Amino acid sequence: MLDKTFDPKDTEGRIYAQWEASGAFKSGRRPDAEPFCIMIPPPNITGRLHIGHALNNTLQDILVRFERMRGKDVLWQVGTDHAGIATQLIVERQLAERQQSRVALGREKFLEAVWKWKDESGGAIIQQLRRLGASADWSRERFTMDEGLSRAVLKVFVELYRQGLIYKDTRLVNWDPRLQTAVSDLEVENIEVKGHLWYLKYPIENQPGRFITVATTRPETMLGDTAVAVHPDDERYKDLVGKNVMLPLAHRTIPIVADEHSDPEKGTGAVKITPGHDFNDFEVGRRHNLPLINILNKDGTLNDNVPEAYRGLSREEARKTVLADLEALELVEKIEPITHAVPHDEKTKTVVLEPFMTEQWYCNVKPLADKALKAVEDGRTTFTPENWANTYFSWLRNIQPWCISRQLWWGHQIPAWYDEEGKIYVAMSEAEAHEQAPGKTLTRDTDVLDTWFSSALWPFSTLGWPDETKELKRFYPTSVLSTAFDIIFFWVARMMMMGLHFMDDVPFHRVLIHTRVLDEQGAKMSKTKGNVIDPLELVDQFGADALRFTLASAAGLARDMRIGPSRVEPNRNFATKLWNAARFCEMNGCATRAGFDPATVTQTANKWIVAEIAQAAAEVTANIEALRFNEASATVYHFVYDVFCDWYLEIAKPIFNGADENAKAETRATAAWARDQLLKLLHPFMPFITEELWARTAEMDGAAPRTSLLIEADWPSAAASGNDAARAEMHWVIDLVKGVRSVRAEMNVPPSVKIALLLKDANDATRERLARQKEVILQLARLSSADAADVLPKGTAQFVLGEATAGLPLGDVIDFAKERTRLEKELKKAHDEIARFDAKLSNENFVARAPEEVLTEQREKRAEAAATAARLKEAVARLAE
RNA sequence: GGGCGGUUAGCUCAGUUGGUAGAGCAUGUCGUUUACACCGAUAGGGUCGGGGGUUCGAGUCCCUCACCGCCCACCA
Repeated sequence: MLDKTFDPKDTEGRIYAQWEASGAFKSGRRPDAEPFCIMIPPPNITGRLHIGHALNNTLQDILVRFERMRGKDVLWQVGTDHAGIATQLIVERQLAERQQSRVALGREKFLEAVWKWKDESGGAIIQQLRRLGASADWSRERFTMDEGLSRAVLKVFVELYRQGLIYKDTRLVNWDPRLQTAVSDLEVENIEVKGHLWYLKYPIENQPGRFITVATTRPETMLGDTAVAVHPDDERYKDLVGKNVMLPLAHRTIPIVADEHSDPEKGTGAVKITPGHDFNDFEVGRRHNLPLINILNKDGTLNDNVPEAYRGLSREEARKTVLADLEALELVEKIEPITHAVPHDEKTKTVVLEPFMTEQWYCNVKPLADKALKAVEDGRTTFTPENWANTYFSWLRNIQPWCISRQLWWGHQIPAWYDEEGKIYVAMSEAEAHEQAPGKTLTRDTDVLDTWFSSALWPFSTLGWPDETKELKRFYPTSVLSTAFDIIFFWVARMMMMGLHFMDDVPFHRVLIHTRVLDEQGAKMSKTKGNVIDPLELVDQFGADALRFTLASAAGLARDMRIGPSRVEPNRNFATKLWNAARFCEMNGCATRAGFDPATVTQTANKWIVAEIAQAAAEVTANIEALRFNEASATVYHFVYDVFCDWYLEIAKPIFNGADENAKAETRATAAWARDQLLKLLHPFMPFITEELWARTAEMDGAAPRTSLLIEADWPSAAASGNDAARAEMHWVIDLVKGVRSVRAEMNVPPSVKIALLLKDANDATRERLARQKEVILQLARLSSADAADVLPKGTAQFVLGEATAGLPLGDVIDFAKERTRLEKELKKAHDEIARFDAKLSNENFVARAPEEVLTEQREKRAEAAATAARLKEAVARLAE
């Protein structure tokens, strides 16, 4: 006998172990089946499971379990990311606690320490995923720095280098002075801060008493100024162009140049140019051949290119000192308080980044981006929701060279060697580099690659590339990629580029961009705010199933979701409801009957539930396929409560109590069958409780205990059961019961009694009332007079009253109105299409340039559209009869 | 500056090709009958942000305004 409630704590661990032991998660077990593959976004080894992971992995697991039950050969590829900066920071911090440092330790020892840390505590998140029920193929777990993936990274780097797409360049990068490494544009977080705009007066050379005023938010950079720019059309400064100013403090003479970059509307219209420390100024400097002065050391202090008084000062100190000195010279005209965005590091958001002149490795991603754009434009990869394709497009269309080198130690070391003259040799190994440079002494580049470089290869490197493994052949391109919007640039776009370049095909057919998870008040979760919700606490409190179901049902396409205990609790209650429905079945001896054929049932209620199951299966299937998880879960939820519990089981009560033994036996078998189908439909969402019920109901049924696991069961068929008449009849009864308001007093009883009233035991008075209600409802369906206007949906009245439809049943008339509108819409679409093709074909430019086959194709399409239009027109006419 | 999203019941949100507005929670009332108080029945509560348009019919499509949020860019 089942307990009154399900206890997740006691069962989840046991069931998960059973699944793992059974090998159910393993891919490749159905060589003849259609493959289905999802690549997990590899969590950082430094990570702990947060609610966003919980959401993303729940959605992936739903898909994976669903497709597995549908019979596909499923691979959910897992693994972790080495997370260069984050990991290096953690280990450095640990070293600091023991009074050690990375630099003192040296590269080799430090890396040993990192690997040690990784082995000891780097896999926590993978264990946490198991608690959610994630059914990934753990036997294939990979790590971005394991041997195989590292080989893929080397190969990609070497090939891109040989194709001229990877190169070294000296230009401004975003520099993190604390970590002393370059970071890519994407890793810059612009934060609005309160600051000041200082107006500095620069004296004009040979014109004592005359100044040109420039405005700046970073006065300390004036020490690196090499020009002042004004707009060529700016009348105020026209006579100054070509003259020089005396740069204060630095005691240098710098020119005044005319450049479009200068905006007369902004500041004073004159702008100081610091090519060494500003991206725009760098361009201006290039245009005017200005010298570039780097005034910073790698740690952000001022270097020897500034006057002695400022050398060694931090940026903050330098700003104060420079301003004080300028004040003393009365060269500060005014100070305005402003709020402006300042670039910060994305990890801690505490370090101000500096544009800094260094030599770095770059990847020219432009040619790769073009292919990635085309693949989405062509629909070879689609986004859900579609809007995100725009985000993807806009970034790729304006893509900049990707700075791929990082001055860190933890990561894939760049496979480039230098000889004494500094000549570069890029090779798969040191030995190979030596072959290229016989007899030379080679030293390896000390930099490592951006972490996202290896992530970009994930969809094929995890499958064994560059080897041509059977997994690569079978599972690439993968089916669905699920992720949050914030890594479309970092990851999705780069996987597209690398996949298309090296595999000559998209890495995945569909991209699911899910919403973000907020706390119960709708605030973004953050450690500093202390409102972070630990998904595992919710699992402890309500069970993994309840959390999963909550996440799935909140996974709409647009709005951010809010999650917290008050949202999860109702779904724990839902699990209990399901549990008790099964308990009810048990109490009434509903046993799964071997060979039960739902098509053979005879009782109206049983025929009805068979039809409803098919309907629910169809809806759940369609919704999961369309990645509408909220709809899919709502369908099952509604089915369990409103169809199965409230009506079917209630209707079953009088049958179980009655004397008709045949009906009883059939209903027991049907109830057990329906319950089993329900468990299957719900399994992707709530795997634990359904698996447990699957096992427990087999036990209690006594006959032929099930040996199979639910996870391996077949997905319910959505095929129509042919019981539509029974379905309609039951709907009629249900609507009637719901609709009988006038007998509310008598009807304020459970559905079982209502049904009994309707079907059997009603007293005469009630029967009479019910009969009257029935009559009213039946009459409604025959309305054809002016009364219709009051009762009918607005607008349909016209059709009802029109001569063509007079006297026809209401339902038919509404159907007619719907059908006509649909056809007219389609007709309009067809006409629009014709117009489009006509416009195109009459465009001289197009006709002149397009090759003949394109023209033919357009003409054919035009003819097709015209044919469709004609067909629709005829359909409309036919309908009117 | 460019783009995207949101605005629906007291609260949090669904609402897939336009067809008589839904759920959970909260609230009121009644109830404990073969599962379920982590329960059941039932009720109240919405001019779907404002305005305009298309349509027989608009939460849904178009235009416009307002407010909120996010992304990108700029940031003298």
